Amino acid sequence: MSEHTHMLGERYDAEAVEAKWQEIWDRDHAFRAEPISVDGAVAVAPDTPKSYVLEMLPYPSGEAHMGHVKNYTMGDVVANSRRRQGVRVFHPMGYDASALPAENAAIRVGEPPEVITKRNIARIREQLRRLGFSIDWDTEIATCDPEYYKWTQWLFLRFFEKGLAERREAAVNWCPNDQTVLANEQVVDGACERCGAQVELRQLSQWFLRITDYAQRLLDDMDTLVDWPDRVLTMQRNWIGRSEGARVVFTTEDGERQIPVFTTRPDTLFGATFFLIAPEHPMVPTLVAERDEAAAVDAYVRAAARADVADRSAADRPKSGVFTGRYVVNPVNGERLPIWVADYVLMDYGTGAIMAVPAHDERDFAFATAHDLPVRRVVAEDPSVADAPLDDAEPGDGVLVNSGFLDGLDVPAAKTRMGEWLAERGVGEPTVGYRLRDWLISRQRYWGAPIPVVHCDGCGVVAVPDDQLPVLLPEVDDYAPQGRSPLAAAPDFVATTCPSCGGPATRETDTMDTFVDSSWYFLRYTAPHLSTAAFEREIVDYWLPVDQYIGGIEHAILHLLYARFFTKVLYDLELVGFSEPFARLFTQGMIYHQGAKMSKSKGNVVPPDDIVNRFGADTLRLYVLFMGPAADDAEWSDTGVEGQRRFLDRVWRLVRGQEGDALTGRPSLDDVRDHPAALSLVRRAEATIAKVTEDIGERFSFHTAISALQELVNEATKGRGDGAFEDPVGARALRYATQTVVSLLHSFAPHVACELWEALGGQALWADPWPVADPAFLVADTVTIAVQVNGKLRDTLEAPVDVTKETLAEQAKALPKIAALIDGKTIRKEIVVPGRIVNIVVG
RNA sequence: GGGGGCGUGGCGGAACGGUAGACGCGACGGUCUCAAACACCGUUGAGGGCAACCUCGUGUGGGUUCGAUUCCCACCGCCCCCA
Repeated sequence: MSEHTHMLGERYDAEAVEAKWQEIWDRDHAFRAEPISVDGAVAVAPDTPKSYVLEMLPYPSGEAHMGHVKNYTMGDVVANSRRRQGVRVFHPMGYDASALPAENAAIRVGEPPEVITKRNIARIREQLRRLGFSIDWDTEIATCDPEYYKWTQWLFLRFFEKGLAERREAAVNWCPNDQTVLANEQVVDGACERCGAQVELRQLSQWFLRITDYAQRLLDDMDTLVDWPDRVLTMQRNWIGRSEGARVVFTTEDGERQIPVFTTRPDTLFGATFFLIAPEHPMVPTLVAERDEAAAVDAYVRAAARADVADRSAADRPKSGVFTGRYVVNPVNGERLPIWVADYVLMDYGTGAIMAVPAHDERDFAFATAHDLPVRRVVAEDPSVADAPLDDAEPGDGVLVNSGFLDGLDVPAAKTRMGEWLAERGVGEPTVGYRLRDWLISRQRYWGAPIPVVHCDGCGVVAVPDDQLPVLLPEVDDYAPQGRSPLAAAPDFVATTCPSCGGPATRETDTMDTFVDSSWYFLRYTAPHLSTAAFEREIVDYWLPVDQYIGGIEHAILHLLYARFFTKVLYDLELVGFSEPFARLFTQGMIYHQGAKMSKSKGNVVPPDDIVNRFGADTLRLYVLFMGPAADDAEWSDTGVEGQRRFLDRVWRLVRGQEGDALTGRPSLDDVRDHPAALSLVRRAEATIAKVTEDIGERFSFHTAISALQELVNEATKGRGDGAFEDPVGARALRYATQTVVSLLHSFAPHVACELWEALGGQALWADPWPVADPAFLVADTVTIAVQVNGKLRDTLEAPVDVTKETLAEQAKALPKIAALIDGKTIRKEIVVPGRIVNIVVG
């Protein structure tokens, strides 16, 4: 042992160890991401294997929480191990910084959102840095920075040019509390996802991204996402909600207006007995104009606008409605159908109007019953009861009756026939419907990227030229929306000239939904500060698609669908060379405490800083992964954390006394063959390498990887305590096993692992090649065979691995216990699985 | 109502058709200590037996199999998504 040998203190001082290594990693730029695109140089993609490991970027709300810790620790374990496996790893970090909470805080305390957000970012960055993640902090981005949102605006303009961004009048979800429009996806049970206020419907001119144009591709390409959880794919499929049916055009009795409907049951068209339109349907006011019914209809529409959206469509809700006094004509039989306004018909779905077939639709049946409207059966299991009254709707299969040219056909055949019939006469056609709606991105809020267009009386909506980007947020005094965007209160911002004709014009004052920012941030990481482009094709094509994406299940639908949509548009624009952004996805479970999701309002939050202060970052990192399967929800336990600290203390003590200035190589099988304790320990070390590697790399089973490390430490500690490793062969095996523990531990607990590695005589563990198990040690000479009689375990025996089936069976039967059990009985069958079991079946 | 998932010790969980309960927490007993903390050793699914051992046991009931926590069916309970 030389004078340079690094001796360990008696006590593991996590705080000192963590500060020391974080400083070294910073100083050495240990986790520098290369290549990325920078100003003044054209980046060239290397010809080496890469891995883009990405966790969903945090929203900087002030404090990091345990969910963040778990998320980023998982990603870091993957990044750390892959980096050491010789793969070029990209592991960046940023902040999804333009969202409502900062703005609401700004309104409350009168401080600019920018100031609040910057402070919050500084705070969460400090917390994340304390955890020692292997991130290149030089690539950090914040979506609220003009150097970022400039390119969000630039991308918006590309959508606009392609006709994928458009402004149109629409009934929108309006949050009266946040004073803004919400996307359908942000309305949960009729309430604002953010603040919980009851959402109302309003007619406003809004910006939409035409995600519905991509509905089928978003659906089809899911077949390529083989490494996504089925659960997430199912949720996306349901959300897109493809259904096959037909468009049927109804005409008002006076022949003046056509009202199309979408139905999945065109076969039941002969069963339509009335016609319903949504309260927010734009045709409602003109239908009842100057009629006696106008007042009643108007009152009904007003009441509906205040109603809870989810409630309105609930199956068990009483079916309210009001007659308009008008009729449409059923194109298939010329019948007059009364038009009612009913709030269970949503403008959001289909065309906002439906043909009601009470005999075969539950809600239509309930409506017919409530309002004394006729019911006519057109599908029957048994055609002889075609005219028997119905007690309830019968949505099932059968044969068409009372349906003219469809009579006698089964339901699928009738659907096809009706589709043809409609198309022949030009009153409809078979069509595919989607539940997915266009993405409403307008927000009448301050803290977001301004939509980069101007309104000109002469030229209409005109794009801001690329060279005038970014359109910067103006300074305003009051961030509170008053039914219009706070940007409208900045006259210098609003007044501008038209880029097209040079005449006076006004700027768009809406800002973009924050989900727009987060739909492309994973591309910007490859060019975080590039001022000449959003990113460079060659570099973005090198790193993308993301090899491993990790985040919360709560983003299963919105964020992931939007990011997929963006990527497909950019692919079509030839800005990127891939059409799916995330090759492999892992969704983590949530952390609960005292039986509830951790939240400030419940007062059950455990601040990560507290745990770091008491036990160290490495302990916390270990514990959040040890809690249980990473995909499952897990319950926080204070004593569980202490257990992981005890484990690190044990590893520390294991290394203590083995310090030195050079690492030990792996003993060969011959070296340890005659030393049972050493042989067993090295075998376990090799098995642990194999298991940890597989658990991290393929199974995402971090808790079992940590368990395996603990078992290895337990065997080493126990043997050492028993004096089994005091001779040179034993000492070498122990030191090799100890090194293996430290090396594997690095992914989870990098600081303490680097410290211990140094004490063992190693250097720069983060760059040291990941260990590979020696197969010679993975196969044992002998194995324990379970011996069963009639499928019940009765005894075990030790046998050489290469023993024949016959010998194994003979040995099993020779065991005294087994012999006694089978004595005098007929052996009907002997099942022998080498290396596992012998099962003797007697009768 | 439709779709998906999950039920294993006191608790978190392990076991990818082959010895159920690894690892950790908690609990109990012991060593060390004046005492404690720490650490270390041992016990810890239930029932029975002095013991070697035996019986039962993975929500319930069936099924497939030499063998089922694992696969299939039904039911019960809980959770998530969509209505």
